Amino acid sequence: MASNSPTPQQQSIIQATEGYVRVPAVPGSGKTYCLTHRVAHLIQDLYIAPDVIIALTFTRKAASGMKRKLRGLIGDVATCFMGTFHHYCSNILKEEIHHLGYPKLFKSLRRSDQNKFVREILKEMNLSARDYRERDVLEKIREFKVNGSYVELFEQEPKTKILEQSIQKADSAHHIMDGIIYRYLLKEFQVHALDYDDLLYFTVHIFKKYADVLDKWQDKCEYVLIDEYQDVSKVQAELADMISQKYKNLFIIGDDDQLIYSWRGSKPEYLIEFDKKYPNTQTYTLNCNFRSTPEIIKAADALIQHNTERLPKQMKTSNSTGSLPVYNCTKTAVDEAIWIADKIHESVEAGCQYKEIAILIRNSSQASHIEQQLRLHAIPYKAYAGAKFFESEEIRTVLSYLSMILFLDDLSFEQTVNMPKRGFGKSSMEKVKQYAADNQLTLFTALVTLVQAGEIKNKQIFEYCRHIYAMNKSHQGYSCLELANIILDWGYRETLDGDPDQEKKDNITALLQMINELEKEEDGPIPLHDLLQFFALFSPEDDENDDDKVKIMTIHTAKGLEFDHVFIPGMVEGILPSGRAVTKQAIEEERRVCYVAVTRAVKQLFLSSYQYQYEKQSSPSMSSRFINEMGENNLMMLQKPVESLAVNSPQKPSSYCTPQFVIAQRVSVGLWGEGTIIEVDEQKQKYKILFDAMPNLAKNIAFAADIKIL
DNA sequence: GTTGTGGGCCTCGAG
DNA sequence: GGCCCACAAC
Ligand SMILES: [Mg+2]
Repeated sequence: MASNSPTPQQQSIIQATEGYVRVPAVPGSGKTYCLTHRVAHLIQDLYIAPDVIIALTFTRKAASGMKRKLRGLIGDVATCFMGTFHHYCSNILKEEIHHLGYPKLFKSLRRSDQNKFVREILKEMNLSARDYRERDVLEKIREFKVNGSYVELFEQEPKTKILEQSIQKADSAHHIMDGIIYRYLLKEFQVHALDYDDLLYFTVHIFKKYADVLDKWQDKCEYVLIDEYQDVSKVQAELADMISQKYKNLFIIGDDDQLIYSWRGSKPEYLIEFDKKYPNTQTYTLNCNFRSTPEIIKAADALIQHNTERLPKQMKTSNSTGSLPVYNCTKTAVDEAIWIADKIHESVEAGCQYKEIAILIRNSSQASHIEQQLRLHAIPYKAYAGAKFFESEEIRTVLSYLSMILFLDDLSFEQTVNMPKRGFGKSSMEKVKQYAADNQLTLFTALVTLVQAGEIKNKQIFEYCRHIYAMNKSHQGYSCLELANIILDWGYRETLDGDPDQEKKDNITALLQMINELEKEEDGPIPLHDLLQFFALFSPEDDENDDDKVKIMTIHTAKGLEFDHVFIPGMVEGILPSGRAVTKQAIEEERRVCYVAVTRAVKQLFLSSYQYQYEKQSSPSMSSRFINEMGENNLMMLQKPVESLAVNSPQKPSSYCTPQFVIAQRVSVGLWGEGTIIEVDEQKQKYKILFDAMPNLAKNIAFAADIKIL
């Protein structure tokens, strides 16, 4: 796809700058190429001011890639916005959030902060984390926020009254989940913190309520372009609609077969019914894949044909033939990683560079054992998945300290007060919390009061208070790098030095270096708030560097990228497709995930699975159904996939199982006889089965039951 | 009262 | 392989 001159069809797309334009396009057909060339065309040929061009996408990596491509086209001159929806909203809110009575400096919650909130709430409500898993609770909160009307709750006077009433109401009605949700909102409000969803919903809310604000931002949106549009959610589609209403130049490009974010609200209809919403829409299609060999395209196409909910399309290519995608099934997961390492060595010996090779995984947890083998085989690699830099304890601690001296908020307080250990444990924390609640104080103010009153005599805690208080008053006088170093000198650096884990020290060094580079780029100190905002929205790994290293990343992150050689390990039922995918729709999404992975490959594709993930696994893992669906004739099969359904293996003693059956499957259960599965409830560990003998009443059958497939 | 540790439990994806 | 909890040791 590196071709420098566009095809006639691409050329028309690049030049159709006015009005609503939609481009459904197959993988590798030059979507981002068209988008960036359009921007270049607007700036260079039509003399449009860059700052009225807004280019949006969904992942940081895609945004960073888009920027890099544009820079390659027109150099560094453009100041047009290119970034994620969240980044864009964050920029807007910086200027507009005061309309909601929030301070200009609001706190951005990362995923780990959200988890912390949920954990605290569960503790406050005496709920066990087993019954309410963080993920599930956050999912409920996401659902609660989905129509956006909750933002009004934050506007009511007197502040927090409505939320407190809602909590009481939920509690007395025993609506536990509502109680959790309103407590979460209250916690957010108390520290003026916005989570990722809030960034979107607050922006839309302000635009709806304040016509003049919307008008002001619409002026800066003469041309709006959105890449990977199949991934928009309702609120994102709404936002795109609002900002482009004045100039009505909205360009969207996407592929419904690559919709892999439905779990955060994407729906195909925003792409498919775009022309119904905007009747003047001009639609262009891109059907030619310039990326992959015909062999890869054939396997990908065979796979995606198994989806029923999709726009029919014909993917073509004029690329010259290559070799068949390879499939291998090894004995263990370790053998699989060794095989991959061997193949990488072969590819490199044949002239391929490490950086042109990618290993694409379904979930981050697959990374570690592959990394281990790559290390053993002396293969340079960069892992973009796995242990996340910003989720690590040491980075969280330093950032919490920075947040603490700026906001003095409860969340940062709890993450810093006993880090390093200051002899301030559970019961001390309880005491402070109780005092804070009784006197309507923040935790930090409560602690300071108790220390001053002599109720708490801990010397180290006294020092903590003194440091935090002093720095809160004087942080403007320091650069962020200086602040970070000052904070580390309050004892945490010593703790880390005593820790044998070198990685922690390396992470801290990397963080300091990042801060240093940011301040160098800006030619001087940047405000602490901007730094925290930046770290909430970006990661050092977003930007591609040119190191010659094999890349390990999730398939979701790899979307929009391409690599000469692609490995997809873990082609196993339970991983790809994920064991959580039970409905037909969920399986179709897994198939699209697989399709995205396969279509990243330019020259060679290596698929693999294993029979046993652990040595003592009782029955072999089944190979992914997607291998069969790609077609045996379209693959070079080094090994036969494992196909036997492992249902006759002894039940695991563990009480928690993944479902072994899917909706509509015909089964037989002991005395009940034959029936059809009509519902799978993984949470409650049961199927609803409609038995032929009693066709009007479905029975609830536990996962652990002896169920035979028919 | 606080800190250290061993066993049990669970693991998707991104901003 | 990471996190939380219960329990033992300082
Ligand atoms: Mg693209």
